[in-house]
Amino acid sequence: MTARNGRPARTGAVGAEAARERTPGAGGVPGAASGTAHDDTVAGVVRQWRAVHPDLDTAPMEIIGRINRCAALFQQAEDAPLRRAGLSRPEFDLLGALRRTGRELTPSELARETFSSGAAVTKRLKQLTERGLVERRGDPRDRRVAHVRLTDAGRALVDGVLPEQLAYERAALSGLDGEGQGELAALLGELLGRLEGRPGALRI
Amino acid sequence: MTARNGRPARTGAVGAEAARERTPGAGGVPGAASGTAHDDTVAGVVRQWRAVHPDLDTAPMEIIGRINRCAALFQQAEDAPLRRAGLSRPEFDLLGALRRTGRELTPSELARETFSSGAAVTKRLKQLTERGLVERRGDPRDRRVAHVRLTDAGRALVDGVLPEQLAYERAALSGLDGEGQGELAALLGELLGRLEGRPGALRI
DNA sequence: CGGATATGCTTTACCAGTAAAACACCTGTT
DNA sequence: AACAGGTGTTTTACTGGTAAAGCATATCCG
Repeated sequence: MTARNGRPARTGAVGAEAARERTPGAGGVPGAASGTAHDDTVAGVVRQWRAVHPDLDTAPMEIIGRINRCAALFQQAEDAPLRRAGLSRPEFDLLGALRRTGRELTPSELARETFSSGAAVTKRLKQLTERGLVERRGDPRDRRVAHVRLTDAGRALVDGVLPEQLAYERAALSGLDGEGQGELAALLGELLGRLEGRPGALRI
Repeated sequence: MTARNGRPARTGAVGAEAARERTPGAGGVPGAASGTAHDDTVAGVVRQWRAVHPDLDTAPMEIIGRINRCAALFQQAEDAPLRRAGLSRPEFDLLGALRRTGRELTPSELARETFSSGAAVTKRLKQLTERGLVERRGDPRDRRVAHVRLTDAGRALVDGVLPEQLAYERAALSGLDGEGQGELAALLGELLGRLEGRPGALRI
């Protein structure tokens, strides 16, 4: 990750990951009917930090660590259906941007839509073009710019993969009931809205 | 990201990113005193997908897209204090694992703790050793294994950076009030607990 | 004991991303 | 018209990750 784009590259929390050995069925109270049946790894990491630095307020880790860890697990899961379609996630992001906007996009627009660097978009476009999933067209007015669009094959690929992706995501979220999902979406939306609303807010 | 570790590499949601041009102060209802004052990019992306695929249930994107996007923004922010200390996030993760466990760890334990591949740990250890932040010691019983520990300098570095990290995180979360933060942490904890509790749940 | 197999770690070959420079083209100014 | 400077895209050099192969060592079992 650079200053230029906003992509998560690591799972880190605040260095906050513990992959405690899962010994399924051993050691835990067999979960009650409802409630917090399982313990997550982040809780363990935070506990460790608190033991070593009892004076520090570790509350932010409980959120940021979990967000990072969730993102990691989701992405791992989502990779599967994509790989089957022969796509990496960045490639799918690019195709998806074209599909959902429903129009041609220039490389720089694609970079903005996918939060990637221009150079990365260039590379991906090269491959996707070779595979016949996108096409490029020059701009007659301004010969610097290119216009990229999905081919029929590219469009079909996206439309084929998308429902699968969503099914995976739904399955991944099924640990939360409908109400919990709604609350979570709302809270994240509020947080994200404020983060994005003040572009400088994070750079301090 | 591979099957081997669980690190988020992209921001993707379901290819769900829109970097709508921020035209601050234009177009939006000037936010009411409280509530969802800002709109986030994920909402826009989901709207685009719904317009193109009205039949698809896009609800999962609202959560997963936001989790990914938040992770991206947080990590971007957290990179700053680390870079000042001359560390990358994976390096800090490794040092942090040693610090918070408070004991020597083997390379494979470090790989598990930081969700990285063994090869990546080897590389990082090489650099951190050269910089004098960690030390290695062979195991007399089993000469295959190494034991890694923080040097005084490494420990001091972690302890110096950690409060800064936490301050950044606290600032980043300040868009949410205390209650919201608590709820968010709880919801994420529940989701994450279930995701991690059933190792196969995500692979389907 | 001694070979087969497993384990811990490192090496190798490679790939995708980045930052910065390079390139090509446009636009405003004089 | 000519040039300075800006913008859109690609290229270059490099970095850090991965998968898979490669050692060295331990362990199992006849």
